[in-house]
Amino acid sequence: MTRRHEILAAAAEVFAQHGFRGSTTRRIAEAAGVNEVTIFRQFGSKEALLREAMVHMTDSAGLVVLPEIPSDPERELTEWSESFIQHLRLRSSIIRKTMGEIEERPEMSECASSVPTEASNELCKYLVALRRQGRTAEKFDPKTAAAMLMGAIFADAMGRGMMPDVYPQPKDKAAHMYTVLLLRALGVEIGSRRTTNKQAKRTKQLSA
Amino acid sequence: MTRRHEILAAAAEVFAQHGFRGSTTRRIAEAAGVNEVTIFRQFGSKEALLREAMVHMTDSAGLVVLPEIPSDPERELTEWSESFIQHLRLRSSIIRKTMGEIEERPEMSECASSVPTEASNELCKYLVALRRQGRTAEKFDPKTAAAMLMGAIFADAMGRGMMPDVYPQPKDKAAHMYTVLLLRALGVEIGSRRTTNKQAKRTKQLSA
DNA sequence: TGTGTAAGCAAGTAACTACTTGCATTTGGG
DNA sequence: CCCAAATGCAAGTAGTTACTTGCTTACACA
Repeated sequence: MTRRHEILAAAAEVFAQHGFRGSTTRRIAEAAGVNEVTIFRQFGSKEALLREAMVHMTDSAGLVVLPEIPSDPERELTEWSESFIQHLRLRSSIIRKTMGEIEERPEMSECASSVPTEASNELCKYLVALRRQGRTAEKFDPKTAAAMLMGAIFADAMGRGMMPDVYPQPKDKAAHMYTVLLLRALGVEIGSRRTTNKQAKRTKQLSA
Repeated sequence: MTRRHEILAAAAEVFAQHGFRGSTTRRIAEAAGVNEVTIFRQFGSKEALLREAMVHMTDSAGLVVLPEIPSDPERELTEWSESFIQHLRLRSSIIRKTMGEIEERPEMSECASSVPTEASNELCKYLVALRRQGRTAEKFDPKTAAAMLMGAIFADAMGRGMMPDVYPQPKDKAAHMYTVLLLRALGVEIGSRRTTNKQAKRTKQLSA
């Protein structure tokens, strides 16, 4: 049991550094402090091991959840964006590797796309709720708006390290800045806030 | 001469499909219709070949240039965004592979980051010019605004294929939609246009 | 105390890797 | 026509890869 998890963790780490082809069973065994043959007895093959490691990985996402009823969009969305960018930054290596191997190992990449897909739906729902509250001044397609914010965050998490000229802002302000830009694009008043009471009323009123 | 270019093209193609480790000299030779040994006599080593192929690649960027003096921001920026997203889509495989190998082969990845860096500067300059014309209603950091648009476009180009749920909009509308969102975020009036005469006056007036 | 299961160790296999060597063939310019 | 450079072909080298086998050791549980 413990051995299995040690090996899985080591496999994920080695994969993040070297990708599939670079993840030799020797390296994984060494990283796990385990004899190479144990890997084959436990998992059968390198591919099975790495597949299980990937699944095991995506289980532990743990994103901040957005409230069903928006109250303070700037604060709530910023917190969400920050948890999202942090999530991506912590996994940037493994994400890059996985993306690089979509063509060759699509099954492995598939399970990696579940996190952003769910995140997109969550964000989308929130934006629609904001619009229902009548707090967005402009017409917009929520999927596109969500894709824009998430895309900006994603690219920042992937590219900041290798292109400092493109990302001169401080690392810990970026998520907030993208969030503010998006809110402005939707015509949401920044800094505004709404009590749950008013929210309830407004929601009722609109749905009527 | 011709042989060299054939081999370079084949190398780029194979690299886009299989990455560095997967680009065996045999595969490249086969793809180029050339004997394997020719590769070594021409380039010395696999690494030298692939490095030269990468440099040769990044030469042919060919992005649309933005006008020094903005006139019709929606049109001009949309055209630019579309040429940028098309550029990324055409090279999505090779970009993913390159990104996946930053840690192991940083020199090769470096040359790939020159295109987005220059694009960011170009876009940034345009946004600053827009602001100087007094056509942006909101305060904004041009680098962050540029990063947001480019990030959204980048993520779209990389992820649309594998996450259709996140990108339900038609492929050929995406660039325009992101562009419009950004212009709104900056408070630029959409659909507005300005004659070169007025521009000149306004620019003078502001710089005074 | 016995027993089964998981682990380690040493060695080996067949395939693939980058790269080399020696020699025959083509090709293009003087 | 001649020569030199470029290319092809066949074979080989040394290293690495995933994976296997046979045997020994440690440990948990009954």
